[in-house]
Amino acid sequence: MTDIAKPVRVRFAPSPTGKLHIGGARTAIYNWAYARATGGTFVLRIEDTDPERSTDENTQIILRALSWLGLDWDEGPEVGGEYGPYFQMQRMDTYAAALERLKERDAAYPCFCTKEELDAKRAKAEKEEGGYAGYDRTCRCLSHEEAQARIDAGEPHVWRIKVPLDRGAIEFDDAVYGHVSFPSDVMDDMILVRTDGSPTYNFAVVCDDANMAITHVIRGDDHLSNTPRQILIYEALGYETPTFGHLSMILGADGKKLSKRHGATNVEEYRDRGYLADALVNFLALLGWSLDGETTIISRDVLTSQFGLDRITKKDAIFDETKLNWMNGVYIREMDAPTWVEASKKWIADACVQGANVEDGVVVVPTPEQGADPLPPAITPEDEGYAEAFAAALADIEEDPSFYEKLYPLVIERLARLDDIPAKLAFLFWGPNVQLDEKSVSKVLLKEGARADEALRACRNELAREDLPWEAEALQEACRALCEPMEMKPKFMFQPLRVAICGNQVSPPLFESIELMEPEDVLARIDGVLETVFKA
RNA sequence: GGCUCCGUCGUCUAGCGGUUUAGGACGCCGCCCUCUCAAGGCGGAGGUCGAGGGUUCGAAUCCCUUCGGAGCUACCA
Repeated sequence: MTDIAKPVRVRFAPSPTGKLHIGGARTAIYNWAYARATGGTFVLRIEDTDPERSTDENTQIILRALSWLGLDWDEGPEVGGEYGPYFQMQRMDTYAAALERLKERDAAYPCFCTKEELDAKRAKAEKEEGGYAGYDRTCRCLSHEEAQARIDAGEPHVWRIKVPLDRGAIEFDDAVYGHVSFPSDVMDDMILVRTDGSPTYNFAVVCDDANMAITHVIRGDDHLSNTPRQILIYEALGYETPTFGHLSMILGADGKKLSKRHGATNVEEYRDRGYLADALVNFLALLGWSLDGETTIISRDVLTSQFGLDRITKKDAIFDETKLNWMNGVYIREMDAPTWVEASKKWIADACVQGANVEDGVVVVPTPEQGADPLPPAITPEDEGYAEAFAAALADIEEDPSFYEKLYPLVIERLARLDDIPAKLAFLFWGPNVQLDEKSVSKVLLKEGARADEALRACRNELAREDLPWEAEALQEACRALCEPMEMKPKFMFQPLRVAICGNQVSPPLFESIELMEPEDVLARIDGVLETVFKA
């Protein structure tokens, strides 16, 4: 059943009719991981035979997405290989040759039935006979002479496979589903070559997989029903069939097939929303496959050495973003400071730009009831001037990342996604201004009996001391020392300070944040709050 | 309609006839830690294994039926 001797050759064959979908990404990961785990070859082939929907742009997007995921292919676009070309449109001669081979073997025949005739027959059968059983083989009965004469006369025709009449049930052992059997009487003489001479999907796939010596066809479950058809084509061609392995579908949260309705469905969107490739690969690998049922964090090394077809589930899986968010956080926390800055620079730059544009002094921000974004951006990518400011900030980060590495301990344990960064760090760049979250003002600063103004004044005095080292621990000790004499719990001392400086009752560690800011800015913010909120 | 496949906590899964009072992870709840939020530690709730029949001393695990879901049924891929 399994060829131990034959080196594994697997392929991922997307059609560039769209971007790289989450489901496609998982298929690619499984093929890639299987190739790596077995020491085999991972082939990438672009199935661009649908001229209506295929675009070069989509091809580029798919290649870029695969590269971003870190799924390197051994043969395919950009890297070449001895079984090329790897674009179906460039393999037309091979399909023509395959058709010749079929003719020689008397395994295919021309069909002159028009699309209209077929549609009519199908409609009639569905209405009157309770179901269409497939093409009725009208043209299969034509003599060779008559068929040839009509071809010579220029009559339009397609080429159909001549399914052996005595072919029994079509059975195969799927690497995932196990033994599968299809009755042969439901297999009609499907079209292999269209009127315009182009190959149909099933024909092209078989030709390519055979010609590229693919040993294991690992693909989506939506092809399970195509497999018996393709087996028939392999047999007609006289080629050995590969091992098939079908992957269950990935569904949206509502249990329906994943689509745009469910939000992000292509991998570039995940990259742009601050997900890490390692996390996405890990998560997707586990959507339908398990290492041992216990392990959830699986490194690439483990994946590419331990992955196997035997632990793939048959059950459809629902794509649950909350678990991906957790896993992404795990991977973010594994990064060291320089790596984090490098991976996060575009979001850090965004935080800088947003922060730098708060210039109105103390502002009380109206908070939506849900308390959504605590810090609405003062400037968005759509606004004028954003692009220039962003580019400048990015250049600054790249030129000297050392300052930005200091932001790392502030947020590294608080990020589920990299795009959470602007909301968490923009306040550091507000200069002397502070944008106050209304809810925080009412719950902390104006809370009954909180003595927030007292706390602010006391802390301000401490922070203004010339002899105080501007360093987190010293700052904290100075403010903490105020608690006892004032008979105030640290929480009541620090929370008002946090709101006054960070604008929100939730923020990164307070004194570590203050340390990174200019002393005069910090004092200015406190003064601003005292004046505005407490009308002092 | 026909053909094929699937069905274990809300979600991802382990389980392959007895070691299972069905294990782990996410999420949720509580406690601890604590300057907030996280992170971390500890604990908890949550599954009559889609349902109904068998087989067996014993079934989530084997058989049958049934219900639900998905895919295919194109000169799309």
